Amino acid sequence: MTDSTALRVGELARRTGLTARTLHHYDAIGLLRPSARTAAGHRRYTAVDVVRLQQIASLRALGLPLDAIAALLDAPDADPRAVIERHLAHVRGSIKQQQHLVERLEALAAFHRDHVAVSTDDLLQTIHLTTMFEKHYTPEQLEQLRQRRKTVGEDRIQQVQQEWQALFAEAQRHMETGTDPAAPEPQALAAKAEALIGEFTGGDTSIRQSLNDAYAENPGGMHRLWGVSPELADYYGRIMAAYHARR
Amino acid sequence: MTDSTALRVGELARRTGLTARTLHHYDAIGLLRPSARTAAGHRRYTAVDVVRLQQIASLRALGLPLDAIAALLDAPDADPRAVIERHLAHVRGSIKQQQHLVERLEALAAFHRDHVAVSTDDLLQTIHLTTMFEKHYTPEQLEQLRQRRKTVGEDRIQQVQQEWQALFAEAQRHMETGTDPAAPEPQALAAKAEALIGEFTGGDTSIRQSLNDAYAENPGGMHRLWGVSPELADYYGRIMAAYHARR
DNA sequence: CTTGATCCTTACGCGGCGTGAAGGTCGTAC
DNA sequence: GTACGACCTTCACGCCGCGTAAGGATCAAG
Repeated sequence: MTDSTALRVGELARRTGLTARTLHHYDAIGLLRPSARTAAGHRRYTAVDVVRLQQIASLRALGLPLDAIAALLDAPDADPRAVIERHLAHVRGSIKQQQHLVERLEALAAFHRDHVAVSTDDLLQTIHLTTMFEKHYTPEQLEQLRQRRKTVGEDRIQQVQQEWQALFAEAQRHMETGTDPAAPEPQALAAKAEALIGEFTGGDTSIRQSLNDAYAENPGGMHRLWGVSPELADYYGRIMAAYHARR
Repeated sequence: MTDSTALRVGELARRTGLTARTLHHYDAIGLLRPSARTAAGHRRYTAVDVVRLQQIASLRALGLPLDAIAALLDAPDADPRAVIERHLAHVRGSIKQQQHLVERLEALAAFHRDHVAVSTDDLLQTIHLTTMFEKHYTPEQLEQLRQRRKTVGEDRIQQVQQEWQALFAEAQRHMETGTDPAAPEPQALAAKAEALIGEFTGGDTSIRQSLNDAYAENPGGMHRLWGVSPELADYYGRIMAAYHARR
């Protein structure tokens, strides 16, 4: 006869969409202790408890940790604004990290979509290279590259990939026929390659420099990823060397 | 004399920037077991182990769970593309949830920045109301409101808040002087209020309807949040009723 | 042989519960 | 009174990726 409207765990759980286990947990950590119990120890939740539980659920829906909720509800002089702002900053930070992750994952996925053979080794190679990139580029340069990707558009990027493939295919033919890398036809390829690189770097010489550094540190690695044989990579290198020597 | 270049945990940890505990853990779960041990049981990591650890670290940097990494590295026929895509989808989903959270938190923060008294009770009231809003509006309507907020701009929203405050202040004066809600001056306020609401809804009648529903379900709640007394809320209601009855 | 640095295993802690296991209690029907 | 099914209780391990001791053994150099 204490309170005929008192609820038992199961009922309260059903009404709030939580589970009895959750209510047990809240009880255990002192976040929500039922204001009464039967003689045998069964929890009886009164109207006061229900209100508090709804408050808890509201704050939980904002992603607040249970101890922060307890602090808010049990210390009436606490500043909810500060709590919200802190939590907001926290979530924003978490989002930024994950967005960075998404960018890396997207780069990987995009790269491998154009690739034929995709073994786990290839994946690891690609990761290694992108890590190299991030090591050689400053944050500002990386941001600039992101902007540039947006401006040129995803379609054009796809197109450029294929142009590189075509370029290497043609270089392969020249190599097989024994054409001098300094001959006019390979040199035309060099000009095309430079144009593609220029489009990628947006004409930024510091980015161009970092790109060269990344290549230098990882001899042949890039080419292996593009499906280019070491011989062709070497031949390509001589084409470019002749091109730059001549300028 | 097994391998003079073999590394001990501490050394390997330093080189990779991990901790010895992490390596212990990887050993315990079978992700990276050192290929040798001393007679007394000290772990000796060989070059092979170092390579594998770098691979593990690369994949961890993508946020992959340890069991997925183990599956990738130990099953050479696994499809890395699928793994990446799945993980990408997972991270994207997580970001979306958090962005939703951020929106709610921002709405709360923005609301409370304009408020004077910010008790925890006020916060809970606001949460309750925004929850109500989300219940009454369809996802499309909510998206529409988000777009609208962007188009009108944050500054204008601030301005509108103040206009509402001014509007209620003037209504208060009329109420205190006993002016008839249907008199020309209060009715001018009604027109102004309708204009503000129209700006908020962007002229969408379904949004207008949902707004009314939310108000109806939560009698007085909104006004309490705006710092409006129940009497003034009632007076305001009669102004608007007269305004709509006349049209 | 001693010493200091490094290593070993074992085990609890974190956050927010899920998922049992083993057994008591509630309310209603007979 | 008692039988029954639905409900309740506490206890305790599991998850994920380690951090952080505790208590003792071993390594490499002098």
